[in-house]
Amino acid sequence: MDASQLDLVLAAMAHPSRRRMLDLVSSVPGMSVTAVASHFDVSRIAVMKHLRLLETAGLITSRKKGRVRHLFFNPIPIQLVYDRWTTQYAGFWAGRMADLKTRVEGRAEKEELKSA
Amino acid sequence: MDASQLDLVLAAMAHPSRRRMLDLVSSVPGMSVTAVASHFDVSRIAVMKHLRLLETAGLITSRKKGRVRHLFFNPIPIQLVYDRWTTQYAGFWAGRMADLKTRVEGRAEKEELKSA
DNA sequence: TTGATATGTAACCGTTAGGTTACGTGTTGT
DNA sequence: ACAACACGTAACCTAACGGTTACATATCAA
Repeated sequence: MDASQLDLVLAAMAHPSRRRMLDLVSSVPGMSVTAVASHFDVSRIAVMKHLRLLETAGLITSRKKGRVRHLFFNPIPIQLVYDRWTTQYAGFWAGRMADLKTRVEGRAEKEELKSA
Repeated sequence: MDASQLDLVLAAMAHPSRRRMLDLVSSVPGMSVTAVASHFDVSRIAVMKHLRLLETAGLITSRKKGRVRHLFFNPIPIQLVYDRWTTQYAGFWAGRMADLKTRVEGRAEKEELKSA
């Protein structure tokens, strides 16, 4: 996944309505656009635009059957984002954990000395 | 972390320049605003705005010492996002993994039968 | 066949994101 | 003292976001 794809995925997730839509579609695979729209206060057109963004980001796929577009959740981009973050900040996590551990242990030692 | 905080963090991460800024600040703790800006083509003002967003999202903190603002990376929000996503989609991951495992195992069995 | 249904397109509108330049304020080094 | 420096604020611009209404198209069901 390149940077621009990462942008798309993160931007798509950065909207509460779109996260709710992901929840809906992942819990009811094959859900229609209208069915999704029925859970929101905004117009169906607005919902369609959100869904288009989600599909562009690769977070949902869709197949049209007759007059109904069936929606499916695709978790792969999220997993890729996870991998990226964890590897990118792995060193920092480790370092920070180590620092924290050291400090906590240091304080614990002081406390022990004080009480001794 | 509430939904609006999640919005802030995801939106802040959804820009390649801001991700690069996080990389910079995490690799050089205490870095100044000007030092960060020197790594980008856009104006210092634009960089300041990005940094303000990052700070609002809680991804960086800053302390001013004299005329210099020192920046520090804060990984906590990222961990919270991570936790939220993993728990929210945990069931789905498990199900999908199981599906994949079943299919892979099914194909493996077929392959074994074929070669047998 | 024909009316209801599901989706899609087009045009528009207000707000915000992301950028600029100009200028102001406080701090530091010589 | 004062020039250079680091940061901050203000005003402005353009494009994209998120929403609307109106209309068009295609499919299903009675």
